[in-house]
Amino acid sequence: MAPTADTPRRGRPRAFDDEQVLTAALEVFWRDGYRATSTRALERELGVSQSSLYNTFGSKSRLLDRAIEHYEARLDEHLVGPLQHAGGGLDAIERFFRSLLAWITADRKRGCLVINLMAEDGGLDDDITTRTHRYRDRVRAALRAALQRAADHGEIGTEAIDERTDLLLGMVLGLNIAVRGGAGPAEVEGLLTAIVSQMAAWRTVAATAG
Amino acid sequence: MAPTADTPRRGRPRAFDDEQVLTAALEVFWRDGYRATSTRALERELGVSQSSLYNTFGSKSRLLDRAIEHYEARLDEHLVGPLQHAGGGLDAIERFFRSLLAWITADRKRGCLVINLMAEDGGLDDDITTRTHRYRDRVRAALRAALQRAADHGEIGTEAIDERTDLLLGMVLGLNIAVRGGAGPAEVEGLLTAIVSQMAAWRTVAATAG
DNA sequence: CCAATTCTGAAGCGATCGCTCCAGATACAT
DNA sequence: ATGTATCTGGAGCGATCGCTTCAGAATTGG
Repeated sequence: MAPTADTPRRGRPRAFDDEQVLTAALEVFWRDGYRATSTRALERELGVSQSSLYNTFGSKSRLLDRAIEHYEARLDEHLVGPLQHAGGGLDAIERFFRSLLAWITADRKRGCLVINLMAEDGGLDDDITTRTHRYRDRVRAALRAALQRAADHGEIGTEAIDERTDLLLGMVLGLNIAVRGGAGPAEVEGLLTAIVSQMAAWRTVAATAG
Repeated sequence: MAPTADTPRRGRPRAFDDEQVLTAALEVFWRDGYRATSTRALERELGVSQSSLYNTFGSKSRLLDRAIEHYEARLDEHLVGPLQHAGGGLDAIERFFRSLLAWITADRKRGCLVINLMAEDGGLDDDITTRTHRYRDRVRAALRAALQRAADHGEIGTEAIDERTDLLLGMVLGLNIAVRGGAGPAEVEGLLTAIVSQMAAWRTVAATAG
């Protein structure tokens, strides 16, 4: 928990904070992509020499792996967590998609780091691939839970929850690639509207008010 | 039209057929990705030396640009063309998605070349980006036309065609990234089912039989 | 035959890649 | 202080990148 003074180590101490460097690294990987980010660019942007990076993290791909942990934590806090645990049915899903849109367009075309990694061609470590799969499953589970709550509250019928979950998941991926592919704000808004109005059509006629 | 003997040129003739090489190049770009394909790999796989490639096509990115022409032609023939011009409403869209799925999974995880390019990080020529945008618009137009036909035939209502178009377009992109991201057959099937069953829900109660 | 023209293979350009090596700097334990 | 352990900056490793250069091969026109 305490950031320093775990067990006093011998030898020269590190001149940087590991976690801080990981956060900075994730920003670079996120903005520029994993393969397109060189270890020299990391050295420059993190202010940590390559030898220190390799001494600390071992390899570029292990650095990414550690950085993703931080990314997932932030994602859980801002997007997936609220969808999963904060209650709400269709409204929670709509809020999720609006937050997602803001998330992936905050820096121009940055998208979602994990989904971007899914799209990167081969050459990714198995550990990374495992991570991307796990994350996709976590989003799916959160979407499904929200749909289930919506059904429990009578907002929607109970008959097609799995199909609708997959539809929403597909749109999460589609939104990301649209943004990465350089779609303009109008086009991205169109995709969001498509999701929202489709969800509205899912509502049962006699929805409970409370 | 005739492959040879257009205007008799002076000097040593080319030892390969341009169009044939472009077709082979597109396969490599498609399978391995644009950035991950080196000019030496092209030399090896196409059986044409780098100097000849550069003498003929100018640069790696112009080679890609020419290769995409061939790709789009095949795409139009097998996927977009039928959707756009062959008639049919929801059934045509469903056929389109099933063909798309076969298309992007025929070679493991290959996806769609154009959508893959959308997902590749920066460094793409403006010409290429323009192409990917044009293609996305063409798919959208074809999807919209099919939905319009479905509405004309009374299959679906006329009220939400644009939103539904965007929903389908988003799922085209989502399907692609799911496949590229290493989704298994079951997961990909799930996405397809999600689309098909959602389209079924669009049908008006009193759909005309013919 | 002899220019003139075009294409090809191989070698090589400078730049960059992920990563390593190592001497010097800096800490702790004794 | 001394020894031991760790970290740091810089130089450098071999490999690869997109692309160019160039001498010879292959063709046509005269």
